[in-house]
Amino acid sequence: MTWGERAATRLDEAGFRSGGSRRQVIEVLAAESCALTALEIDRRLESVGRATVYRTLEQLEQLHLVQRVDIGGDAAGYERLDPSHHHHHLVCEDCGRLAPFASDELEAAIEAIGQRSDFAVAAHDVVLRGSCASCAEGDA
Amino acid sequence: MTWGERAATRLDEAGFRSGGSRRQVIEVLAAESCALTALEIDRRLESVGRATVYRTLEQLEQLHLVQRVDIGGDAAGYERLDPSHHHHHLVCEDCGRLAPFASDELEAAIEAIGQRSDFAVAAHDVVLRGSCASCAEGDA
DNA sequence: CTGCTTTTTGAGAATCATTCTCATTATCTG
DNA sequence: CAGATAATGAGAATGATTCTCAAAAAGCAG
Repeated sequence: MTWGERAATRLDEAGFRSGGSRRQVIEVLAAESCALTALEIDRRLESVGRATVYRTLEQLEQLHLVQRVDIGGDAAGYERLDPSHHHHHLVCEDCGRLAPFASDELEAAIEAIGQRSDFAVAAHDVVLRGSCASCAEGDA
Repeated sequence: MTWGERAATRLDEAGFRSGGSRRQVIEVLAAESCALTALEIDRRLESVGRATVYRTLEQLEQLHLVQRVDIGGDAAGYERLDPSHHHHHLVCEDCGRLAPFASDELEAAIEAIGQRSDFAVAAHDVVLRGSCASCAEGDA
């Protein structure tokens, strides 16, 4: 089952009606594997209102179908939460470039922390910041 | 050497002049061990302008004396970057409560990722989201 | 200490992302 | 199809952050 299908199913189960605008937002997220800004999504969807984009992202986030990630800049990034594509981000502080990575070791450590805390951990977010290869070269 | 002293030294080395407003912002950050919002700092410093607070936070962030953390809400959090108090955060998605934690296992995993990437990793940020004990109780 | 140059600062305007309002339109149910 | 209710879009409202610019302070040379 693809992420898009799962999203549709979950929304249905949660009692949402199926509107065309929400579907379009989901399609954009489904097509992109890494983080997108709410306004980027809005710009790609000429006929969909900004409010709807934000609303949909909020709904998807609450259903844990989408995750909000802070990628340094001014706007928040959103990306689909897909168990089979779970990853985190390296952000270049100079050029803003974004690179995904995954690590079982890291996931295990996070799992362990969740266990021994008194929080019911539902999601996590890891961001490493630094200079990417090309920016490090040109550095002073 | 305390964090406040180190911050003063680094700023001096970086060629900044010593103004009273910047010092006050540093004092607030030095006194707080966890994340503060720019506006919270501004509110505590009656005589310091908003612009100065933001400017100072930006300068401190670039010198890696302060770290910006995304604690879910609308505003960004800032906290001092102190090797001897290194920690990350658990955020309650219901009430917004913030709890710090630390894990050597986690740090080791992050270190390893940095090694094998082509980024020069300068900082990292881990946020776990979920429900805190008291919110989980009252859940539907 | 005095004058000069450069940085720091504060007040308020400007910007930009995000949220809200509300009238309109679309869905679902029977 | 009709009624009830959710989804949507346009634009206003909000709130955080950034910008502008003139006044005040800091560092420095004489």
